[in-house]
Amino acid sequence: MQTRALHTLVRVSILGSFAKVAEEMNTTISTVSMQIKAIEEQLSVEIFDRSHRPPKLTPVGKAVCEKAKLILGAEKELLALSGQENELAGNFRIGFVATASVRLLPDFLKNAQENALHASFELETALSEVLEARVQSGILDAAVVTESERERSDLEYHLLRRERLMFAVPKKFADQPVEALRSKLPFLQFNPGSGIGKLIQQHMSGSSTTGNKQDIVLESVEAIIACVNEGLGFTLLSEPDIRRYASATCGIVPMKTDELVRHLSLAIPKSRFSDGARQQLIGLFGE
Amino acid sequence: MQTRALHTLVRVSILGSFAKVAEEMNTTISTVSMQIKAIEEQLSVEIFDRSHRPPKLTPVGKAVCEKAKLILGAEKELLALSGQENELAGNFRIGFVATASVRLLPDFLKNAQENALHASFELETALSEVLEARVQSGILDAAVVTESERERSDLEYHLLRRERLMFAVPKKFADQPVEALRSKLPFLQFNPGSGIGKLIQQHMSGSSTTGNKQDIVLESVEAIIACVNEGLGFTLLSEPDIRRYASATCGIVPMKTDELVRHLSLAIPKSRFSDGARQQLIGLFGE
DNA sequence: ATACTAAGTTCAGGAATTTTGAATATGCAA
DNA sequence: TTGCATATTCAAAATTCCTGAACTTAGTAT
Repeated sequence: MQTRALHTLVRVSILGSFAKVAEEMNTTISTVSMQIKAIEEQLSVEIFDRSHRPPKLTPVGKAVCEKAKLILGAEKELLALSGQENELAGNFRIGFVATASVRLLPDFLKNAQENALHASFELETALSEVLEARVQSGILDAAVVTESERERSDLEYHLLRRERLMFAVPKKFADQPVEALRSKLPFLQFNPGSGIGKLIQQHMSGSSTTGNKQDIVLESVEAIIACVNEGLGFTLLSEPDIRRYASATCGIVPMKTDELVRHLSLAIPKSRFSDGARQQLIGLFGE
Repeated sequence: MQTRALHTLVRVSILGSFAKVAEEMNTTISTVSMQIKAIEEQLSVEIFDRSHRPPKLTPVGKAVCEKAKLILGAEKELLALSGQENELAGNFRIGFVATASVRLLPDFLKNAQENALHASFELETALSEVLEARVQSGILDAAVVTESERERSDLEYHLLRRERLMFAVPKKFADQPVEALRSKLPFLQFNPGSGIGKLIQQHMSGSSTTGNKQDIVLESVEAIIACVNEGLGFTLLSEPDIRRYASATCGIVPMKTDELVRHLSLAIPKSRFSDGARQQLIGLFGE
């Protein structure tokens, strides 16, 4: 019997969804489904009632989960005997993509002080691509980056935040369809060399005809929103970034059609950390 | 983490030898070694001190075993929730090779009465080959047979007894080398159509020149030993069989060179029983 | 109702792990 | 020291596990 599958089961019983667990464990829904099915077959027991969505635990399923927790608890004790450092200890260099540092860094440092007593951190900020290269070369131990579609290299990505991209437009234009704005207002584009900048550019070039107003490229989220606040243009940025700086004169318009989402993830080299340490590090980024 | 490996570890800690555990679990020493190594690597801990033979548990190793027992205990509770019958229940047809039935059957029935309350048994005896065929065809649920080198078919074999073959010779010839006897006494050969008979024949034809006395074939162990008791010939049979019938006039001579051993095993179809039931059934054959 | 969407299942292949048998090494005992 | 039983190593074979794509289904919006 595989304790990994039991762990999956317990997480599903807590999060209530295969999909969330798959994401949490950096694997696919398919795998989660297979693992659960394997347990059900080994025990010849129906753990989930599939006639509901999300699947609900059967009474036996609940009992199985309870026993599984006991096993996992015992396993944890066993792992605690491990000779290797299973706790975050020592000095670590962590990179933050610039656009995330403002919001994530303070909480991270606070959590680190409270929950990682044996670890100290050196921090730096740069573009996602640069950070990833530095993690790969071993200069950094880990980095918070905007995940993109390109090669996932040899790094492991652990999702920290999922941020929806939204339009910030001056209040007086807020009721117009954003497609129409392109011809009336300059589009304020965040640095297209950055990870999120690429996401934005990709969307704007795909969904609109080129505007006749002159677009402006800026490297500061704060500056961009300040411009929107003043009615000088509109922009597309991640929701938390917009809300941080938006004044009363700034309207926030969610995207209609395809949800464009920015994934902020912690990138680490495969097997750079022990399971316990990795878990602890990810925990420092809060929920 | 694989509970199978933990189980292996715990058994090794109890039996004190990789080899014994490999046999008990119907697998190879190599597998046992690999499983233990895997645990040691996962924990980065040295569980056994290899500078001793048999390997002795280190202090950490002892601690690991204790935790492993907790995990296995919890796992057992989980398995107990199983929907399937995990206990021997119902009616079973068991075959016994004739030469083993005298000694094994009484104890088996006693154990069954005490430890398999929900099971009843129908028994039959025949030659090993016949029994194996009947197990394969589903007429029998299991059979105690003399294991031979030939095709292991689709059956699973669980070793029950390891019996050494010895010579039984009249006392007055007991101090002579057995090789010399062949020319002075008839050899009393047990039915060469049976599993053990083949083992015996194989050995006798290989190690001695053909005797000038007339050899005798009998189908009864008891009759053969009775003849030896009377000084009418000598024989080669399994130690417990000889001791059962030998009188004071019968000498028992162990084999010098290669240990010829008879393996009495329980043959069952693969996956005919659940793990628990199989375990229980094997247990009914005593130590 | 109908169609849509998000969530789970199934399946086949590919990746990773485990098992095995043969060859090799090592401790213990004579 | 040899002999022997036992354990380790190694590479191939068997097995298990994971993945991505296609498919199904429950809940929801139209």
